[in-house]
Amino acid sequence: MKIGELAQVAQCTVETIRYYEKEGLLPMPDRTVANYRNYGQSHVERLHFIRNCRALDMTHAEIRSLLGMMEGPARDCRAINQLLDEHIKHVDVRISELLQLQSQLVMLRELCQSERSIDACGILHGLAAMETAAKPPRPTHLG
Amino acid sequence: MKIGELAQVAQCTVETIRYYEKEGLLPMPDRTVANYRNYGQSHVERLHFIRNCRALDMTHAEIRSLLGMMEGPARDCRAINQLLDEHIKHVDVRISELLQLQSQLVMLRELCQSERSIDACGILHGLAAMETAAKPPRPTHLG
DNA sequence: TGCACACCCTGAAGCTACTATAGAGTCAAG
DNA sequence: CTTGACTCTATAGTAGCTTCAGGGTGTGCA
Repeated sequence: MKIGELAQVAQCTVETIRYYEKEGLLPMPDRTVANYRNYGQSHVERLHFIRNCRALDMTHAEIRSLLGMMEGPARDCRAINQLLDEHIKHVDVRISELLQLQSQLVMLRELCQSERSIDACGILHGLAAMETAAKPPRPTHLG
Repeated sequence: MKIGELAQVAQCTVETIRYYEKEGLLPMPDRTVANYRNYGQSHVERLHFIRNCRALDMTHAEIRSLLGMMEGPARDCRAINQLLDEHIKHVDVRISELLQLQSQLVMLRELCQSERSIDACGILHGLAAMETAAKPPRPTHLG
């Protein structure tokens, strides 16, 4: 199948597929005489796998790891379990960060319910007065 | 004050400050004869404001908006309230996305509690079998 | 046959918010 | 007078794509 068809099947764009190929996540397919990429069932499955991982917000590095383990010489799947556990931890961390953020934002929002003049706006005053903690380097890759 | 001192006061790096200047978030300060940036109290306050906004995960565009409103001709702060409401919405959206993600990941993780062989690993099978929905374009800027 | 139009190709640049690096100048202390 | 901490500019790198420029290919229709 041609790249456009694969893109449709995998619910992603043609550009994304070419990008995955460049990144080494998706193996290079055969080419037609016109130099068009020509994909088979194995590519469909691999791309599907990758898109599922991405839907779970895994990084390319994590996906590369998983793909490597699937093809590698490992006899058991301890490393896979571990990778997933760590990814779940990242997501947990990010959720608590955002919950914290949300409560700060809501508090800030409550400082100005009316349509006051700019000078009196509690939000601006709040933003000027907040005590920012220094941002520690992120322990998660989730933005 | 010199850039290093400002960085310390604002809990960010020197590079970040120079970057904000290039982005137009922080006005260009005077220079000493040695061409060193020379900041005053207004810069401290402005940078503090910016860092607070960033701590709340606002984008530079959002911050630019806020700064513009503070200096602009607007008589009331409706636009500010609105900007904050939308930002809160972004955060809400991202939190529910991540909660959804988390439950999927935990379900996936439960598919393999033991140290099986790769071929039997429930996680890999789960990742291969999931039905990915097409990712809609993100309504939020939060990763 | 000619042509329009949808698809494919490559390579490079753009996005966000920084971070890091190279190579050079400045300043104060010892 | 040298050492070390600071400053400067300009450039490239990060993640995961998206967009663009400038072409080639293939099919249906007049």
